[in-house]
Amino acid sequence: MEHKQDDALGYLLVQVCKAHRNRVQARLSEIGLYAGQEMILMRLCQEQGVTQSQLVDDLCVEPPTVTKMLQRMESVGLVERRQDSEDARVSRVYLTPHGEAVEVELRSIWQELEMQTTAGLSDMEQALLRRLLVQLYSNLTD
Amino acid sequence: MEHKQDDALGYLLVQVCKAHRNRVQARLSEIGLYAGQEMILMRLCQEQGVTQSQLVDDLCVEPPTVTKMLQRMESVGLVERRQDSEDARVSRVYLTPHGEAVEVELRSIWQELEMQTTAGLSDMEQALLRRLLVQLYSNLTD
DNA sequence: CCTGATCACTTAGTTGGCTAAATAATAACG
DNA sequence: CGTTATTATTTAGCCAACTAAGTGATCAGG
Repeated sequence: MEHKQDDALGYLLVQVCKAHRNRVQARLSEIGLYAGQEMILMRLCQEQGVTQSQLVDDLCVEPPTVTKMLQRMESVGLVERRQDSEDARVSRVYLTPHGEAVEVELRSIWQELEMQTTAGLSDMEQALLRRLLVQLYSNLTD
Repeated sequence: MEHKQDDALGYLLVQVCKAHRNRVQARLSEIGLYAGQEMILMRLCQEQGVTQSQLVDDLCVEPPTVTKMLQRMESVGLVERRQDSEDARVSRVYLTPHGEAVEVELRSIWQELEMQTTAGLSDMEQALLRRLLVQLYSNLTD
């Protein structure tokens, strides 16, 4: 990647993200997932029966995005949606046995990606990078 | 944003990028652009008559992505494509007067976004962040 | 009660991004 | 010179993400 003095940080951020997403996509295709779906699986692994609204908040995406992703993931048997018994508006999401199996594979892939991403960075540098990224996130969401 | 001890850097990176993209998208819509198109306009401002292959390399995306983006941008009169006179395979891309006008507005918006993104970071921290992101990019593309 | 506001989600339609495969033109090689 | 390989771009089809608008269920006020 070329770097001019006036290269914006925003520009660099976009490029790093594209590269990261491409790597993630390549590895996820091995287990039949698409980029983005891993977030839902990991979230469901933490806690079953999450509502779609909670997924919207956690993934920082809009409701239609979650709706369509879940429809596709349900059609391939990764997750299951059941209506809440108390409030007919909310639908809760659960991992199927197949979804759980895929999540196990996902876990090791994600760990490998993490190691690849942070290669050559000391623990201190990683902590520093994390702190700076948190600052950026705060700047961009407040 | 919540932070558990074991939060992966990759996860944080994805969240920061989503937030950044959302901010960019919101501002670009003011001037009738979609997220991603700003990269093409800025590149064309540097140099007119760039080939699509060069855009593919510079933007780190695949050829079909550039093709479709240019088709849309051409249909709204932002850019113009002309066949190269020596090699009939290559098409060169130029800014239209309208595209140039939009680029001027884009420039100030982009600058504002940059300031917003890096708010609260010292020059040293910005340089450090840049260095760390370059390292990540290198890790993810080699 | 019942009517309007709010909330959870879905549908329709757009774009950016991808892969796989097709087209067309140039380059390379026997 | 003709045949093959390579290169530049496009087409078709998929998914993630968005906005705008719609449907249903719940909640709140009169």
